[in-house]
Amino acid sequence: MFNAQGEPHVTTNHIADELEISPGNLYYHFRNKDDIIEQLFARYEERMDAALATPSERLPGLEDIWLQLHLIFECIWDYRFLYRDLVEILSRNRRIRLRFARILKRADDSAHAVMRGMGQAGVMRATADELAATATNILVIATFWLNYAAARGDKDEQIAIRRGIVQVMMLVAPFLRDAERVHLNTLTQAYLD
Amino acid sequence: MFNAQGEPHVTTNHIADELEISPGNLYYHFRNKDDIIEQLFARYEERMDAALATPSERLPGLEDIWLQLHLIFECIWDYRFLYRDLVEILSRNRRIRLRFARILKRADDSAHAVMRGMGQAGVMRATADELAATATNILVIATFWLNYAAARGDKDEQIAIRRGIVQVMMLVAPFLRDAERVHLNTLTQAYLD
DNA sequence: GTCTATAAATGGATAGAC
DNA sequence: GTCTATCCATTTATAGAC
Repeated sequence: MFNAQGEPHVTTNHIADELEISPGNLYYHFRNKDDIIEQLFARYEERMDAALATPSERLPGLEDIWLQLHLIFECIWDYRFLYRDLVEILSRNRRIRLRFARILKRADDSAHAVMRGMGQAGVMRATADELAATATNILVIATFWLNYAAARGDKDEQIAIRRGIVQVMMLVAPFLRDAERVHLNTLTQAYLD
Repeated sequence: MFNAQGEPHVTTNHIADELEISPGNLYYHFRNKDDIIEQLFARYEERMDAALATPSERLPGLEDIWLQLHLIFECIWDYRFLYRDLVEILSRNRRIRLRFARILKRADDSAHAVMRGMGQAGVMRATADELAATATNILVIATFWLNYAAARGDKDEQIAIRRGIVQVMMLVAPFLRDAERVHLNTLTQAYLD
């Protein structure tokens, strides 16, 4: 319901209705609306933590990154209500704020690790500054891509997700070795059709 | 007030209080709360349209872009309430939604024009695909940078703006000729101290 | 655990006098 | 134009019976 209508438009009464229980009963199971959000957030957190885990021992190839981005974007999609009203939700709840900041930190580390791995594999070349800036840009694009799609008025949201993944890949592309940049281009073309 | 507290937390009564007029009087001047937002949006729109205008006849240098980004980020900062709850505000008001989509389109055109200019000046080199992707990424970063800073828990928001500008510049950097990339690096270092 | 009933507060908006 | 008064709808949350 949060995803479909936006968290601000879903009241506790709506939730109780949907569950076919009384509002009173709902408040027996949850302290308040924020508690509901917090428990949903816990599931989101677990899922995103899993998606951010370094996927394998060996050095990452383009396909590994592609897969990981998929997991991340699917997670964002499934909890898009968090992202839609992110600042508002975080401003209301200190605990969620801290936990989301931790996720961002972890995502930043993960992006760094993946790109470092590509550097070691000789596939990517970037200075430390470029690496840091790119990691940050990856986070911002991933975090707010759905909002951007909504603001632009995009209808088909499944295509929007694909575009988001491509968009993140394009952040890394300039630092790739020629062979891999061509490879990425092939992947991208096939993916957007 | 919208900027300070977030649009959802500012009631029409608060606004009337702040203006030291009665709620009834407020509703004499504005049809409803959305009408207030819409009139603020009109000012924002005018300002952003000005900031997005191509700044000069001659081919753009790095400093020109820097200045234009400043104007854009200052505008975003002054109307940050729009960006904080962007999806929510756009979902409530069809007119604002269309007008904001137009601004995004204009911004995209502007980013394209500037980068094409740099290509003509021989300062930048990118394929059409790279150019399009970079333009999009510039929009997303600029649009949601303040939200990202808030989500990360950044306190000093003036520094956050500077970081945003640098972050956008870093999107373009990989496509710059060596001399200009060094130049950009110098500008960036000086700017963040 | 689940319900009904309702408190308590808020917020958008209007009526009608001045 | 400005005010007071107030309506109306909504929303969160609780009390207390079953």
